[in-house]
Amino acid sequence: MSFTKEEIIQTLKKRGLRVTPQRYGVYANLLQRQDHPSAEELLLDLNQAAPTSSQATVYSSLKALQSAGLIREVLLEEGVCRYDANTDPHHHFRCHHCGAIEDIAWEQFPPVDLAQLRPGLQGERYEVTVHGICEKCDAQNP
Amino acid sequence: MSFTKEEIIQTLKKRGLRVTPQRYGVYANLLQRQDHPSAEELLLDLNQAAPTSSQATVYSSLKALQSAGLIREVLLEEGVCRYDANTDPHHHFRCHHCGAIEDIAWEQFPPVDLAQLRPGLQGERYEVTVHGICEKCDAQNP
DNA sequence: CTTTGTGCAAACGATTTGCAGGATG
DNA sequence: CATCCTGCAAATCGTTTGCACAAAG
Repeated sequence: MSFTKEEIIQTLKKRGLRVTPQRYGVYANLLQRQDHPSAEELLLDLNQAAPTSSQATVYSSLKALQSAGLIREVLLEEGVCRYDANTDPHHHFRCHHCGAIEDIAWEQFPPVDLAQLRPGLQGERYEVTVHGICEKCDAQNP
Repeated sequence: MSFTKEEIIQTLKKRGLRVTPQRYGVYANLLQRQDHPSAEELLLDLNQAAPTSSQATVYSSLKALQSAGLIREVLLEEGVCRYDANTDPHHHFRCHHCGAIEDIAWEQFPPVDLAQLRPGLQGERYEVTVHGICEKCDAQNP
């Protein structure tokens, strides 16, 4: 799951995106993270050492990367939109105590037959969302 | 799926909620709807004939009903939170064209074994979200 | 050099909050 | 009659937008 600077740049170009330091930063950051940061968390991380990107630019980079199919939104809690550079199908686990999100391998769960839906509905993709407690919060629990 | 006025009132009281016209209205409305309205859609519907409830009250009623376990949030799209008076476990289908949401019976899909999660994660509940096209949008499609 | 991206600040839509008056149990 | 709810308007949060300048190809 490690990418060279050059690989990332080529990926961006291949999708027709101009390569700017900010856009590169957003995508590279997302690629090397295993959590699913919100736009604000990303912004904080990117500007941690030195300011590299403005709020508006992070949002627009995320939109550009998303319409290019390089990242996707993850909706697991109210109010915030999180982002995921893993575009392969997979499921999600969310700790309802600390909010941590973790990927679950696609093969982990039995496949769902979308042809079983009631006539009229055409299912195209699906995902399983598991809600529970992660080890960290489980340990702290009263 | 039909409830008498008295039943609804008793349910509210049983959960320790005071019965006010506004709160009753929100819950009764949700119970008789099959879609999953947002707070704003609910507000519009409630005030359609005559003004019965303010924006702030609808939001606070929803919060009260939710913490009483009578309704639940449904998160399927960015930006809005929808509400569901069906608290039994079930899955969701969402048409990515018109945004319509429909319940899918729990038995429709093979059960997921939450014990299979990686050690450390304690799954408590899960649901399947299917994205696709509904019949109405399928017919209109080019 | 043409097109697209950036940064700022103001605008926005959904939800929340503070508070005074009103209704519930 | 003590407690909790309602309505209003202002406040807040995440996200979007308009626009002048800067950078990418």
